[in-house]
Amino acid sequence: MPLHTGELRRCTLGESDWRFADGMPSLLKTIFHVDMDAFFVSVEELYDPSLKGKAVVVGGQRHERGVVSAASYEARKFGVHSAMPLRTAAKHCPHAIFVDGHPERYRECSEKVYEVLTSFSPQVEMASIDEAYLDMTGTARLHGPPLKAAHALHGRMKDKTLLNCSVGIGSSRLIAKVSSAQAKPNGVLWIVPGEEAKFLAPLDVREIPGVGKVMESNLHALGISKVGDLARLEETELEERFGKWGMALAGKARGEDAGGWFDNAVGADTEAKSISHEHTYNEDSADAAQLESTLMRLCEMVGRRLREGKFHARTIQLKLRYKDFTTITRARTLPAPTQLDTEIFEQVRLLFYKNWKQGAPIRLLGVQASSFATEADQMSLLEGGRQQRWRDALSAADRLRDKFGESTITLAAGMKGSFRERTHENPAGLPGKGKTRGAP
DNA sequence: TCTGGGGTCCTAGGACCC
DNA sequence: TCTGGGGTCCTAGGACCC
Repeated sequence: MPLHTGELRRCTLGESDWRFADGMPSLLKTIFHVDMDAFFVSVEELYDPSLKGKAVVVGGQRHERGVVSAASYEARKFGVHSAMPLRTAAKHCPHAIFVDGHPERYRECSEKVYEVLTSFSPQVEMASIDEAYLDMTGTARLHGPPLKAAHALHGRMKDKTLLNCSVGIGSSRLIAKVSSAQAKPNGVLWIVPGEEAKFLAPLDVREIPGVGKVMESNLHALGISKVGDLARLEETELEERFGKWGMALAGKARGEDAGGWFDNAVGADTEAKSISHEHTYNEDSADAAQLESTLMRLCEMVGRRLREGKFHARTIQLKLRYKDFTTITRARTLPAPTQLDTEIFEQVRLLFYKNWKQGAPIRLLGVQASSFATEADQMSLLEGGRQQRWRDALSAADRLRDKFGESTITLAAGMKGSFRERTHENPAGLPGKGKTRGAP
């Protein structure tokens, strides 16, 4: 029964490795999913070892608007989990230590993680700041059978980064991902080829990536709560009920990378499709001057990243969230793509005044750029001298910001109120823990 | 429970064109 | 001046992920 051969502390090598004795099956597709344990918390512990072993919540202070980015295992015992409002976390676990997030620290550690991973396989894909897929197919000669390779990786990770990770091994990304979750914390788990369905069957449908709250309750309504129930259902019925998604779901219940991103080859890098920034006020605001200056700042951040990535965006989107949490987005597509703060702001300002219920207190503002044109598309467009001068001025400003920090330079329109915002509200922007496609 | 920030993908409807 | 169908682009919203 070589199913749970994996967990680090009670793993015995060999007993499940018999399949590789003759060298044949090394051609079987072998995917590793490496997931760092309580990543943000562990990184904070490196900087402040006194946090070790305590209930720690990363994401902001106990009274702040915001949610938990990461919780230590100690805090999780009290029901604290990521995405939980900070204030709720404080109620569940009053003795927890609340820590602000430090995106730069996480990025830096993530780069070290990436280095360790690339020393094991050339095909590494960072799926987010703290997890990655490795294609380990055909590496048996170099690294030995999967479990041995995984343990070596786990050890080197600890050596080089001082961080714990968990490794899931399977014949598909899906299986690897689900198995790393089961291996946590600090474990290794290999799902032997052929055992996929058996492994998945007893798990909650919620364990399948892509099944969230809504899909879960839809499935519950049909009397389906375990992956095994799902696998027994007719594929056609799933398709009727849930469309294209249902088809994929049927495949996933069998452990296949059915459709969508999961189907891509590991390491096939994907270009960014949108860039956005948003800000939630600690207290709702209906002050037009303050709102406008926030928008200006957001436009500057978006513009800056467009220039950094050499993107030109055609579609600009504004996001408004009112006090009661109702949220609208309003977009406009330009005739010609841009990467200029001023042009972005012009659109955003128009959209804002056209759609803001004047005087209504606002909780969140956001600016997004999408529909990217390539540099080549851009070259073919005639470039006026005016645009060129703006471009020069902005890249000079970008360089200054690099040197002296984000707050040194602001376009005139963004000045008023922005000082106040930066000191009092300090957007403690929690790190992009989202899909940072393409490795560091 | 009083709900962040940064992303991706999907759906659905309307405009417009052939 | 009644009317089919397909393709593409755009917009808005929502589910989901970390």
